[in-house]
Amino acid sequence: MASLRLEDQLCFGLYAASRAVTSLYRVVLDDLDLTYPQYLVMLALWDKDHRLVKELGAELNLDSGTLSPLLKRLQTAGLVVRNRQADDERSVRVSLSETGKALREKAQGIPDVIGAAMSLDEAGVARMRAELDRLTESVNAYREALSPA
Amino acid sequence: MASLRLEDQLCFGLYAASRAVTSLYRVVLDDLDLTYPQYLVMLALWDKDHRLVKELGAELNLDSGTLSPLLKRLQTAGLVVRNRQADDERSVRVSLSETGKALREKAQGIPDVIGAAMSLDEAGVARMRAELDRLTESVNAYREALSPA
DNA sequence: CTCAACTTAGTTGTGCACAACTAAGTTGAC
DNA sequence: GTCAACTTAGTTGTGCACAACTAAGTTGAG
Repeated sequence: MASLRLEDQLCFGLYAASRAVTSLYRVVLDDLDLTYPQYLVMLALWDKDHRLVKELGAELNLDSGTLSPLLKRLQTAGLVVRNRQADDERSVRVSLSETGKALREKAQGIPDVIGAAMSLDEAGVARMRAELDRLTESVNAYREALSPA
Repeated sequence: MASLRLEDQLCFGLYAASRAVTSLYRVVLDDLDLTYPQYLVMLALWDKDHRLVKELGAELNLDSGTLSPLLKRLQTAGLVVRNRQADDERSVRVSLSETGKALREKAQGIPDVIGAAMSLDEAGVARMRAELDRLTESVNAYREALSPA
């Protein structure tokens, strides 16, 4: 029987680490006028432009309740544009504006800053990332078994 | 130079894992009518009752902007009571009600469910927790150096 | 062809997180 | 003893997350 003590629990470690990292991003992203979730959307678009809202949601595991207002703010900031698809009027395609594309240059140095802050070498990052992915997979599978979508 | 690709970044793995775990807690805690942050506060109080808001904030790394409304909701739910300290009227002591103490029984099984969902043995949990704590420590130190409190 | 089932994005409401601020109480240098 | 600096909670405003819902468009079984 596992204990109910806060300090024993992995979940709290995860929660604390996630907030610590987000809080570092807040400092680093201040210069780009982006929040951390907005930065994740920009990363996805810099990697592959012209995405449907649905595709962004699948990559980031976020639903339209989170993405719609976030994308609206990115559009207001002039970083992306949104267009209804002609061939399927339900879908909305999100594309980078020139400003949005240009912002990539300012972001180039960020991963190295974050890497330095974590004091992990490339192998350490890869190993931990793999463990976290396995954890996420396992937890999501368990949750879906408990409470089917 | 680290890449700007989403899939390479540890931070995204952390963010995804943290949300996956919270989402499992949402299912598990539904029965107790608690959110995950509320559960963390209850854990802290079950471990040691009669805490100042300040002490809870230090343990959970949360400020009064988060805790004050959360504690108000726990009080409305009848799980805790809050009292201004007589010897220092600035401080508020948070104590479990009988209902709040009793709720501990219903929570007994939760850590094992979460443990099972993570498919990690006790050693794996301890190791990962240690790595996450080191990461949090390192990232927080870096952030404070960048942007002093 | 029709329309019920489905898909996609968006809206609404709740509850964190957190920055910035306020209000009230305490303390210590002088 | 006084008051400026500090401490402690609480408030306000913004932006996620997410459940539940709506609106509009698409599709396919019949």
